[in-house]
Amino acid sequence: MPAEIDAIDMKILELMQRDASLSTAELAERVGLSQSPCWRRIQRLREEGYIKAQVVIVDREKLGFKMQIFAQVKMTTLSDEDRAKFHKAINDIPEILECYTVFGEMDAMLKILAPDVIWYQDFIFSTLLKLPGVVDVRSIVTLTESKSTTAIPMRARKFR
Amino acid sequence: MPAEIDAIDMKILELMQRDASLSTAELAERVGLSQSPCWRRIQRLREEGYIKAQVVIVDREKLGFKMQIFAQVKMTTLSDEDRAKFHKAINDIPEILECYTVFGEMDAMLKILAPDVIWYQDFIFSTLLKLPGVVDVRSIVTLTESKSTTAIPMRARKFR
DNA sequence: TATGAAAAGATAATCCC
DNA sequence: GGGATTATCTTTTCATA
Repeated sequence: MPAEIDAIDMKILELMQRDASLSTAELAERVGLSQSPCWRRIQRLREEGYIKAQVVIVDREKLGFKMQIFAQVKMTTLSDEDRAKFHKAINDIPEILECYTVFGEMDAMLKILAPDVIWYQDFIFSTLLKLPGVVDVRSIVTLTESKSTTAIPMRARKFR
Repeated sequence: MPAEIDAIDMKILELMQRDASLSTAELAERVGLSQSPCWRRIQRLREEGYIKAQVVIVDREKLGFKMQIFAQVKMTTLSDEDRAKFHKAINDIPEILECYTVFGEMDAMLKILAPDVIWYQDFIFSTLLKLPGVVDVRSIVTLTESKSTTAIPMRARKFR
């Protein structure tokens, strides 16, 4: 049973969500602790799953993915087996970064990377529409990305 | 003028996108280099902007954000000044993780975190709809998250 | 120009209080 | 939680190809 986290843990998470290359000593100083307790807190945050991973964020455009698309997918009702097949397929396609089931008119929402429009059009017909249960795809193509972060707020704000 | 990256660089990025806590020595071994050249490659990848950041991924649900929403926003035509205001506002709201301008019926797409439905409803009326130019918000609430990665594929796949 | 071995410096991890 | 120690890793240097 993971204990609750306190204000110092939150500060640590806040800092590490922005720069995980900070040393324990530097983090410690910024949150007002000395090295060892700060290090122990970080370990605990990892063990208890508050920190899920430490990764590097790569420039997608520099790597040739000029397009980012949100694809809304309409699906037929699926057997458990087909549902598993669908998610397995999604998982094996690296250009699909995110997959959610959603409320509303459509049934799933995907975030997809593509090098260009030609590739994406082919992808829809030769891959997406052939996944189990998929009957329709509606694509929302992003033009400019004005904000993009993985940093979660450390508490939901009140509004004015 | 940043040089192109080669197959070894790609392998390094692939590994670091999944686990950035690997030591240089371990990375070096896995890509078939010794420490120093591997280390220099990582430096270069940072300097040239292929690696944009090193961060920790935090469990949003454990931190109380039970809801994730894609909000499609319809906007009036904006002056440059109002557009700047809009983006400034977006940037200052930590619950908005991503913001894109998009093609189609709506004009912007936001990824938003919320602790619960009540909070989100208030957020729409007291914050979103008061941003400069916003005239309509259509929300797509996610139910389950079956895939979520920040790892970009190292080359677009061909399809079968 | 790029590599690898090895030294120097910094940081992470452990121990004891 | 803090201080000090040890183990490990990062970063620089330098010789080599």
